Formats: sequence, structure tokens, C-alpha cells
Amino acid sequence: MNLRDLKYLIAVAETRHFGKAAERCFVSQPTLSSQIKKLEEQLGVVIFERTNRSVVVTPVGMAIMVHARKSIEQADAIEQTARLYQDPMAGPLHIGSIPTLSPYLIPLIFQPLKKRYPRLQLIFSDQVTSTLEQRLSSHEIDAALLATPVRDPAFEEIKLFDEPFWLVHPHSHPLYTKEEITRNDLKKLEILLLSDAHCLSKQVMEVCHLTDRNLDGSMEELRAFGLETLIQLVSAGFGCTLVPALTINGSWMTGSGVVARKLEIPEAFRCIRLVYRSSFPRTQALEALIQVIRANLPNTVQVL
Amino acid sequence: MNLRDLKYLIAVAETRHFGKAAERCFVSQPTLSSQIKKLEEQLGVVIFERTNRSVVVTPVGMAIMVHARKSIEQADAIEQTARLYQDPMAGPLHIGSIPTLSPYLIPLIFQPLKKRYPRLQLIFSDQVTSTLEQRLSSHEIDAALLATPVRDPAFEEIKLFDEPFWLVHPHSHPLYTKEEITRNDLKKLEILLLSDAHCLSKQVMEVCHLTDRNLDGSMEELRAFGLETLIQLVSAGFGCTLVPALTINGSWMTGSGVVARKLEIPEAFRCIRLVYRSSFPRTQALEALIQVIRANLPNTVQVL
DNA sequence: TGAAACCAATAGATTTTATCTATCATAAAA
DNA sequence: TTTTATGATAGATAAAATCTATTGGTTTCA
Repeated sequence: MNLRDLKYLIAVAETRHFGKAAERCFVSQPTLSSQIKKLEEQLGVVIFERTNRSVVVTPVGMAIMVHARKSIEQADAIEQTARLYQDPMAGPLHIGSIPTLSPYLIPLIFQPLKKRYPRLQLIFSDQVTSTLEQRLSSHEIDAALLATPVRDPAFEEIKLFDEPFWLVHPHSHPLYTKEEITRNDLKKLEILLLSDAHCLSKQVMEVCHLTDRNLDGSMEELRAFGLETLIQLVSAGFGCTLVPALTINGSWMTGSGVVARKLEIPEAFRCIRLVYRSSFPRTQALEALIQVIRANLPNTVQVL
Repeated sequence: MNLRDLKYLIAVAETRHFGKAAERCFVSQPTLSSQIKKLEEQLGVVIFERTNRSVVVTPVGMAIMVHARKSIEQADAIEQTARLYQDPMAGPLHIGSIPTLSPYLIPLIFQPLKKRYPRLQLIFSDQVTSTLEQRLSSHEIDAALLATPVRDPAFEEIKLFDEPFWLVHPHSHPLYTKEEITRNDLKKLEILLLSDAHCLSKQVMEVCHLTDRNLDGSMEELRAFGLETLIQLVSAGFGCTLVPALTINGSWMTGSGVVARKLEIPEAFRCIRLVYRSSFPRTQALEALIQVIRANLPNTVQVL
């Protein structure tokens, strides 16, 4: 059986005329006749009772028509569905992102994306890097915004921008009067960090050549919180911390009694990249995403 | 698009493996691959995201699968329906019959037919000959039991049996003592007839060489009723009538104070035939019907 | 590290299937 | 009787699906 044959059936049933049905199906009359005959032989039933003057659908034919129509309906639905998704800028796009990035990046790009690609359904989610990699593998997300290079060879990455780390210290801090902050300054400080599930902690330690000795052991239990909490801790005088540049644009930092300071350490940054499966088919959607991200970044970061 | 392709889709979606899917579909792996690729190109969407190690259905693919399954379901339903009707002894068979025959013939054949062909759905209906011919033309019925030869060249007929006419007269009637009844006896009688919409009336008049002069004009308004009514009229002494032989087997006549008498007139009979469209495909069902009718007739009629 | 196994894609030949044009057979209409 | 209309048939042609063999890229295992 064949969807084409079913269309022939319906055309004959509706026109009650092989010639007109053939015309409607854009085939010759013998084609239509022979196909229907073959189908009838395959099914072992007579669908049309025909004379030279009339074509009438048999009771079996009637019963068959019902299903034939539904079958074709569903096939049409497939084409409609395909058309709906044909535009790579349409349909769902699941983006995962690390928690030290999303709250500060997503607000920058959500509106522009929505405006430019209204049919794109963006679904964002926050997880740490390892979880995002797993979810990427299992197709739960289509792409991830990470701050570390890809390890899985099934993934590819596109570098988006370099995001410098800034020092955050209490308003009333000795460094407040110092114009430039160098690595030497950092070494003397008590640095507060997030849980090491976050890639940020490790990166800050590495980039600034810090070791565990700078970390106050008593603060250990505090390391599971988010960046906002970290700032509160700084504000409360527990120490200082380094945050990615996008963080300091948020209004949430003003009025919390802390100061964000640019560092004079060129290598003190992290590189944010879009990571996706090499096999992911909607690369155009990703490219659009990349473009919008790059176009909406503040000048505190270095677009790549 | 093609139902075969949809089956390929579903096989791949369920096995997540082109090779296994191909095996399930009884084709080679390249066949399946290329067909799916072609379908994807036609639809303009990627249905499977595939690497050398994994095959995953895309969101579009998921949406398409839903419809693909339903489409195939309906196609399967067509095959099931066909199988159900494949047996010519299964499915509905609409039989029309004239009112002077059905009440006496149908009871004879209904049970035997039901027993022998339990899947045959017999739908009987009563109409006069002209109506039956119309309904036959319009496919409302598949065959008709008539007492007159076919006129429409689109129809064919098979003669079933000759049914003699019997005389019905009141118990207390001069003829009661006469052994043999001839045409001369009839000429002296007052014959009651049905409406001339019934072919029986005309036939009785022709066969017995009667003319309108035998008919009592005052009885005219009574001629629209059925045979049972006619017997009641005879019983009430309004006259006599001729009835087809099958009639007298019914128990409804006993106790109504009338006598049914065989005629010694060889040509006093009507021929009952099965009439059907030449194009009607289920001739086997008709042949079965004919066989059962012939096998269940009383010996008051002459099987042909 | 190197060989084997696995898997989907590709190439090219072959077979199957659908389609076309031309014609026939039949019945209705003129 | 001729013409017209209609579906069926025949044979040639075109389109498609399918096959085998191979490739290119992994992953697995010794």
C-alpha cells in the first residue's frame, strides 16, 4: 500500500470518475486505473463497482475510505510539522549555562533574541559544568555556555568572549586607596570562594596563582553558596573575592557596601564558550545565538 | 512521502540503530539510510541526530513520529477492514423483495442463511417492483427478488422458482364441492385484487385471462391493502382471490374460514427471480443466497 | 599503540515499480 | 448508424527503490 494510492482512492470516490480523478491527481487515467486495480487485488476486495457509465463505492470501499482519509491527514500533518520546524530559528532550543554566568548573561540576551527570533523557544537552565556535559550528551540540552575547554570529542566549542575577574572588597578596606591592584596585592588577601563544584573557584585559584593556604578553613562550610551570598560575606567583612566582570554590571551589587576593582593582571580572566554536539543539526540557530550574545556584551569583557 | 518511509522512521526511532532498523524492515542498511535521508531532505528537517555511535530523535522527529504512527495505524486498519470483507460471505448484503413474496419466503431462508453464513449481514426490505429497480440502480440494495423480467440492461436475473397461483374462497362456497378448478370456474367469480402497484394483480389478471369487468368497482378503495387483508375480505364473503403458493403455507390462513384450492391451469404461476446489477462484485454471496432459497422451498412451488 | 569491530554514509549497478501513449471494448447519446 | 464517453489493456519508457561493495570515522580490546 501507498499514500499515493490512497489519494487515488479518495479522488475516485469523490469524483466518481476515473478520468477526472486522474486529472486531479496529475496522472493519466490508465495509471490511476491500474494502480487502483492493483490495490484492490492486494486487499482482496472490490472498492469501486464500475460500469462504463458509473463508478460507485462499495461498502468495503466506504469503510476503507474512512481510514484512507485519516491516514493521509496524518501524513499531511507530518508535512505541516516539518514546515513549522523548517526554519532553524523556530522551535525549542535548550541552552544550559553555568550558575556563575547565567544570571548576568541571560538578561542581556533574552529580550534581543526574543525580538529578533520570535519563533525561537529558548529554554535556559543552570547547572555546573559536569552536569551540563552529561545533559548535552543525553540530548537534554542542545548547547551549553561553559568557561572551560571541551573534553568530550563529540563536542565542539566556539569561543565567545573573555571575561576578566574583578576584585570585590569591602568599602572600608586598605586597598580602597590603591589605584592599581596586582597579584601581589591579592596574595595578602583572604579570598572567599564558591564550592569547588563551580569551575570559577578553581579558575580563580589558578589564574591568580593562589593555593589553598589563602583559604580560610573556617569558611569552608560557606563555600556552597552563590555569588550574591559571597558578596554579602565580603560586605560583612569576612574577606574579599574575585568575580567575573559581567557580575559587576548588575544593580544588585550597589548599596551592598562593597567595591569592585579592575585587576592589573592580564591573565586574570575566564573564556566563555558555546559548547554543542558536533552532530547537532541546528547550527544556524546556534550561530544566531552567538551573534546576539556578542552584540549585547558590555565593554567590561573582551569579545572574541 | 510514503508509508514505507514512515515505517523506516519508526523502526529507526525505536531501535536507535540503522542496521537493526533495516533488519526489522527487511531491507539493507544503505536502503534505509538513503530513504531516510531523502525524506529528511524533502521535509527540510533533520529527524535523527546521528553520530557513528548513536542515533537520537530530534524534537521535530518526535513530533513527526506521532503522526507517522497514526498514519500507519490507519493504513493497517485498511488492511484489517479488507480482510474482514475479503470473505464474500461476510459483510452487509441488502436484499429487496416484493411485498407479496417476502413475508412468506424470508422466514424460510433466514435461519438457514444465518446458520450457514453467520458473518453475512442480511438486510431485507419490502418495496414494489419499480421502487426496487430504482433502489438497485442507486446501490441502495444489492439484489432484488422480483416476479417480473428485468427491463434495465444494466441488470441481470437468475430464475429461482415458479410459484403457482391458488384460489382462495370462503369455506361456504359453491366451489367447495368441486374437485378440480379450471379457468371457467374463475370467470364466474368475483376476484379481489391488491393495488395495481403490486405486480401480482396484473399477473393474476393476465394469467387467468381476466379483464376489469370481473372487478367490482365498489371494491376499488380496498385494493391498497396487503394479502392478509385480502384473505379477511374473502372470509367476510366479499369475493374470492388468487394468491401465490408460498402464501398458503403460512399458519395465518388457518382458522380464518377460507379454503385454498390448487388450480388446474398450468400457466397460472409467476416466476420469482433474483435480479442484480451486472457490475455487482459479490456474485458468490448471491449464488449462496440462491442455493439456500432453492434448498428451502416447499413442494408447492417448482424449483428452476 | 595497533588491529579489529562497529556504524552510518556513499557509489554504482540492478531490479522493481510507476507512469506514459496509444488503443480497445462497451455502452449511451445523437 | 455514427459519435461520444468511459474504463480497461498493452507495451514502451521513466523513475524509484534496492542491492552489494566500499569508505571514513569511531570505539574497543589486546
